[in-house]
Amino acid sequence: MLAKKIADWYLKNKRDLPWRKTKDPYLIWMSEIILQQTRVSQGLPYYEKFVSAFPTVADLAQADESQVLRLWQGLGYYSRARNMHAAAKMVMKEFGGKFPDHYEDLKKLKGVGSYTAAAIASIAFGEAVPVVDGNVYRVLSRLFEIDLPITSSGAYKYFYNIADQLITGQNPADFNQAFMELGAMVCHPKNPDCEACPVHVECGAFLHKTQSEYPKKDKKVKTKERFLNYLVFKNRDHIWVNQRPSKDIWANMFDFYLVEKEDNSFDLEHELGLIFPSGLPKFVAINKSEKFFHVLTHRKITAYFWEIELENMVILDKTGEFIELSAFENLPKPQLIVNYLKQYLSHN
DNA sequence: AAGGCGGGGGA
DNA sequence: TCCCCAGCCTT
Repeated sequence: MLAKKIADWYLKNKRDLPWRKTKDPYLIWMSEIILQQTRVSQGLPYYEKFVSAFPTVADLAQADESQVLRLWQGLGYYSRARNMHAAAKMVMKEFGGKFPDHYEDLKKLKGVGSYTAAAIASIAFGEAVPVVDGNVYRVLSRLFEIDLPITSSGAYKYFYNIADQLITGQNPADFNQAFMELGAMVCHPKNPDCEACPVHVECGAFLHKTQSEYPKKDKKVKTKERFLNYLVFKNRDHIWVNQRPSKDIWANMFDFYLVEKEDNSFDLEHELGLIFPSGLPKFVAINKSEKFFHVLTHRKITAYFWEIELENMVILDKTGEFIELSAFENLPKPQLIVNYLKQYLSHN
């Protein structure tokens, strides 16, 4: 039987991962949030950091959001961190400190959608609800040569129903993790290792050599360009920082005085004239950085940094403030800012 | 239903 | 250069 073959393969070949050594729903939840849209190798060190910093959901609930974001720094999709923090507070207030123990309640938590609720319910509590993630889409679409694009609106329900049939009679925790592990370790997006696959005999795509055609997709991502110009106002060991808005990219994280343009038309003298209409302050030095390219899934960002050393701290007509460099280090920053700091300010 | 949201690694 | 990763939320 298909599902049993995959589950048996899993029990023999599964990776030794820390969240597989616990039944604590809090730790399993944390691992699942960290691993959303993220490879295990990238998420693993963050899991270790978070477990160490916040051993219980109560610890996480009591933290400051900036502290959570700072630990998450570099991992991306920062709404996961903010939602995880909010969900920890929900567990304390709305669930009396006891982690929800079934699919429907789990799904009420911020940042916990269909996939994550199913993962926690099955892995921590043995609930027989199938997970449908990128791995499951890929494995099932190849096994059964499913032409329905996984990007279509009905895809989730369609694949869910197939997985739901297969999970019957299986150990839900092992079944779900087996499909994901198979997708991650064998049934790769490109060049799947079909010889190592326990079910290649039953696989339609293997039989017809159509692996590369699955899963089908019908949407193409369009990339937008953004042009960021940062004025890094400094005064000795103080630096001017700004907390970003809660809606845009890098929500609630910290950066510098930002002037965004529709194109690369930024002119420093012109902007300084706008910022200081009643006369420019005294500059000690102005240093322009190299051009930074920061590529994200849907964005191509071009950025310049002008480090402006001031003779005195000045009042800027914008939210933000001068803080000590040592305090700046502890604030959560976008990777673009981190990259800039590595190359420039750290040498001062 | 579609768009927005990060960053990195592999081919 | 492109793909895509243990997806979710907002509009």
